[in-house]
Amino acid sequence: MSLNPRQSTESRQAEIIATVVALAAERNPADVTTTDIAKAMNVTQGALFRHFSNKEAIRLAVIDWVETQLMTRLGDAQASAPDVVSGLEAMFLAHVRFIREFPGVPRLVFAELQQPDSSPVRQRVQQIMRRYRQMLAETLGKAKAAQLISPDVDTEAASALFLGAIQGLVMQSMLGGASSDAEVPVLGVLRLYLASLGGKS
Amino acid sequence: MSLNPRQSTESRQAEIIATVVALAAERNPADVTTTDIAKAMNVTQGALFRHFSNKEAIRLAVIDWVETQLMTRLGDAQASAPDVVSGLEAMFLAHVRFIREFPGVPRLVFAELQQPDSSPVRQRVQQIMRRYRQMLAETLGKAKAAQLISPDVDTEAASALFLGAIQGLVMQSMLGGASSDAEVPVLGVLRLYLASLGGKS
DNA sequence: TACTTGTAAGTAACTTATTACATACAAACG
DNA sequence: CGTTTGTATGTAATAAGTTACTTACAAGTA
Repeated sequence: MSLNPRQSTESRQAEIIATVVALAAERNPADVTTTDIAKAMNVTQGALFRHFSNKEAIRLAVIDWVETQLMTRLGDAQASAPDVVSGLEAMFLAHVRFIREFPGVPRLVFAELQQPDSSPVRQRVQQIMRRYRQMLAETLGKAKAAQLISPDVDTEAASALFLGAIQGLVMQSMLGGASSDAEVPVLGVLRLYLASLGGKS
Repeated sequence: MSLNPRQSTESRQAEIIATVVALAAERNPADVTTTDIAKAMNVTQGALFRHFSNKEAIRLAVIDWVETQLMTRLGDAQASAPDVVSGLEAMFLAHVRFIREFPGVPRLVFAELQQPDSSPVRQRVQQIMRRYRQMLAETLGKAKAAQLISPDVDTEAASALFLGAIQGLVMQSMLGGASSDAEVPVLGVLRLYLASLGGKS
């Protein structure tokens, strides 16, 4: 009856992570049960605990996957850009592309951010965001030094606004719901953001 | 033994709402049980159902409270501003003040946004956000007509960025956690946002 | 054979909601 | 004015359902 043959723990772990990310695209991640995951994999619920000791371990693995995915894409984007400001632009677009490809990701991140302060998974998310902001502040600093943006931008505020701009787009697409594919003004927001930095374009 | 005397349904409903908002400031709203609410009120769990038929009814009442609070404050802010752009500024600051006063509010909104599309509570939140964006787009249109901002701003994008800017600040304060009171660059972000509109000031 | 991956069934803990019963309180009445 | 009586508000207990995790056993694989 099992349409799903035996597999190694390694490949099952990857499958579990992918399944969680996929399910989070359409449902509240907090309401995704181990039974839901197992059912989506054509496996019994108990089987999951052969590959992860806890449900928390699953959530942690999912966040780890998100981190490597996001950081790789951001790094690549920045690396293949001619100058620092184009790098910012590329990072912005890479981030948007990532969450467009995996709409469950922002929902997962939100869900973990709601967790109590002490939660290891939440602390992991905090760490990722902190690094992201540092990366942005650094890049903005370089842009300022290279006189590509106005010398009096508050780099801390500009980092917050960068993430906020993406947040705003995410929220707008989340609000639209699964049905309506309302045009989300990605490029419009990006243009506005760059304008706020007072660069020359 | 009851330190809490009998009260009218009306006052109890208000108390329940306030308690949920307060609890959401420190815990995951999705994990706040009826027992938690009751315990915080010095009342037994079953008593809650004398005043609300469902837990969903409670959540709906909470969102209704958020709506009236937010809309009143935004309306007042805009009304008491000399010009349209100052109105935008005042709305921004009023929103920030509101969520600083009730840190549970954004968490509650996030939690409801994670709900399935069909959920009545989620639809309510969607409605509120839609109105908010319309209000913003309208104001931005007026500002453009009065030549207070650049004529070629994309008002839709500018609305999204307005909400995103606030979102970014919220996230930054959520990231800091309950402990660290890291300075959140509210004014810096507001200044950047206004700069993106290309106004003169 | 020895180990890994899977299943089926079970369990303990938790959550919403209901139910049977108690008590405060206001209005009606003698 | 004092008593009765109906209703709103409260409690304690519990029903019914869900969830994460465990265990005893089976079967594939090296």
